[in-house]
Amino acid sequence: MKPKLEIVAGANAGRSRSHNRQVVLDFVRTAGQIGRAEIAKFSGLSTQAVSNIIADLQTDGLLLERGRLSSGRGLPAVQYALNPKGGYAFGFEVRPDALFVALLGLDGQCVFSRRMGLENTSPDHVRERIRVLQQTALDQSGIPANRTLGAGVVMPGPFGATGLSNRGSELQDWQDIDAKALFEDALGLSVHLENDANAAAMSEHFTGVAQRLKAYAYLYFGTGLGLGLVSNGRLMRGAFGNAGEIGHVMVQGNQGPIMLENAVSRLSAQTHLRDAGIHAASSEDLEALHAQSCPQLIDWIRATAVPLGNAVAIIENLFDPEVVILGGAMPEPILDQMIAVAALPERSVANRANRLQPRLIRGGSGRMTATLGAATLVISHTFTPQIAVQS
Amino acid sequence: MKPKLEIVAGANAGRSRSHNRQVVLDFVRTAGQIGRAEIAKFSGLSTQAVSNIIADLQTDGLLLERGRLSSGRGLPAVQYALNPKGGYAFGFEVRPDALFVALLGLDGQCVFSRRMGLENTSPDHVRERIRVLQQTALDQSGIPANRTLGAGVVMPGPFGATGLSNRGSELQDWQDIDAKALFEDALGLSVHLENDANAAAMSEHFTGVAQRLKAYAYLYFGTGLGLGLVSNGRLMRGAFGNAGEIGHVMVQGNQGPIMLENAVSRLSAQTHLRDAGIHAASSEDLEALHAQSCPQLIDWIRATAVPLGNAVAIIENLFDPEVVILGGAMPEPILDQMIAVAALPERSVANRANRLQPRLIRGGSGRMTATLGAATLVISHTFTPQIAVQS
DNA sequence: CTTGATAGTTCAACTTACTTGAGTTAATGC
DNA sequence: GCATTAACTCAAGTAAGTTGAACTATCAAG
Repeated sequence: MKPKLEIVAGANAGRSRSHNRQVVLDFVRTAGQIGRAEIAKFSGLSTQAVSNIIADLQTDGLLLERGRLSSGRGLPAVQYALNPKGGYAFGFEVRPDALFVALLGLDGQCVFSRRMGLENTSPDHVRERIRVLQQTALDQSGIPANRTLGAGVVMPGPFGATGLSNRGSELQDWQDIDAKALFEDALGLSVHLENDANAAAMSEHFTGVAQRLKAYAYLYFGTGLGLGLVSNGRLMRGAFGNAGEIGHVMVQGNQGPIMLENAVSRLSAQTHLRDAGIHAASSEDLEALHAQSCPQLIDWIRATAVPLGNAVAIIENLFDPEVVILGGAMPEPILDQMIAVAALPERSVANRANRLQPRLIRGGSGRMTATLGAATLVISHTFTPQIAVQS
Repeated sequence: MKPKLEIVAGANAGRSRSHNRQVVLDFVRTAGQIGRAEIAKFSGLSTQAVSNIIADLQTDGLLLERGRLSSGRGLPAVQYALNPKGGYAFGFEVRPDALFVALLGLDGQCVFSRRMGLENTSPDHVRERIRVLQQTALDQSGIPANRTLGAGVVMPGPFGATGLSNRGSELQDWQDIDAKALFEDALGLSVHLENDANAAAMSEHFTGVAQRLKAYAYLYFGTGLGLGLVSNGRLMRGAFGNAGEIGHVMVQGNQGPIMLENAVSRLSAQTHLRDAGIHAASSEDLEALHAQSCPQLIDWIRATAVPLGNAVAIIENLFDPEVVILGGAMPEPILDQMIAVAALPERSVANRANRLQPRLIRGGSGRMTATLGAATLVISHTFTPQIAVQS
């Protein structure tokens, strides 16, 4: 199997315009509110060009005028902001037992979300349920279908044939299926397929703690433990889309080497508790146990300190991120305590004196991270300027 | 310290043209020889546009006509190829004891190279010697200065303040210096500054074993052990340009955890040999020892099998490269044997059944890899299409 | 309270570089 | 041979950017 190489297309008037629209949108998004002259200055376009593009975007309903902002001398600049209702992005997450949906406005705010149980994860069943869920979301939110920009779909990786296929965590029956095509057909939208960790990582880039970061890593608690790597606003997927399989990396644990996932993951916590006779099937169970300071849970958290710290050091030395973010399907108080006790090795490129923030922080998107992240992929796509890159 | 974010500029006529020139050049480079219609088809430009651009590139001396190639019916397409003499790229490598230069044609072929001893690594001395070396290269090769496109300069990282600063391997007196500006001033050329591993990685992308790879990793034997990560033809530098500090990662060795650099690096080999009373200061020494099957050297190579294999697995699981390349300042027979004995763990995303090539291979650029790679950075820059990305 | 400086915005003319479509050239194959 | 095919060129057309002058609204100095 050969990975498809990215091909960069040539620029012509139409593609330039589309690129410039995205450039402008991206400036508005990052600034929150901004005037035309400022966009022109930063983008290297003339004010006239920016004016024309903004007029376009306004008639398309993507931008809103926000009055003039006076700052010193001169004509106060008319401010523009994203119209949250200018477009909506669907996010779907397929888990072994359930399907999740989130509908996000252009500003990244969630306007609708829901869970729907799955009887099985066969492609046919998932396909049928996802259509129902899409229709429900549109009906309940009252958003017209033609305002949806696309859909992101999150499924547990790794995709394709890998040396990890015997892990049993990925979905069955999907090995030989073109999932992207299936979902595009079912939803009638362009689809971005991604694994949970990557989606979660992008979610932090647009609405979370990673908004102005150049490069960061996201450690995601899902079925196992995943890693999303973002550099310059782009996901690092690797050659076959399976980058970030950190759960299977061997790290130094408390008693010798251990597979990271066996020390730091929800399953490892649940196994540890079960060995002590404590049942904790759901996140709610775990959160409750933590709230009552369950000693076995505290033990487990303490036991993650060394392997987690070593994993973070590996990530830091290999990718030099500004920060490593912890998040996913693990209650926030537990994540916070893991961060507090993590034994971060001193020997790391990240252990610099002039740091502006901690090396390890918690993500801000909560429990729906991956679903929200799926939708964020769509938003990212509409905001990321690029002269058409085909693959 | 905050990393500078990439800012994507808007497209206008001029920038579109320059982008398209690079698109065309890149197609010619990857194809070796190609006709206009084919470029048009792949780039999404009209044949007319491609024709105009090619005419431009030809008058600029970057392209050469190569006659018509008949393939089936129709007018045989005029073929174009890069003009190796169309432009030259300087590559410099600053090592603690010496300075290296390489001058590469557009096709990546080396037309001149030389070593020059350094008395010390003070910025003033390096600055003076690099000018001398530049002039020597121009004089001896007979290439006019105005045909040089730029210079790549390789220095041992990591750059800036990191948690690794006590390693002692980086150059002294350079901590507070804007090396890029210094070299640009000294050479009168635009300069790309990079660490050795990254430069070596790019070298394989243009002239070596990684020419059509989407993502790969390069394990570089230099002062220590470095890692260059390339994805879609772009280097992953991390937030502060220090990605790839794999030498300091703890891996499982033969007797418990060990810092990778202490098991797999030239220094570790030399230390191992010295403990046995064998002196091996240079690569030539090592190569000679290997040629005579020195048992202690063989021992050392065998001892790298486990830690190297584990390091490769970490890279594979985190980055999902098509292949991991081994190269740098280590004799090729030794690299080959290390590859042969490496204990690659089965548990890796890279251990897929349908692999087209081994997981671990040797780089093809030989001993000057980093210097050649430095020059390659310039070539990469002239071939990589991008609507101006400022930072 | 006027007036000059400053900065954002618009208008209209201009420019660049790509596209389009008709026409030309040089192969193949029946 | 002659129709077919494909690459290529020419000339006209078009989209989208730039440029520079004019206009507007605010601040600050006198």
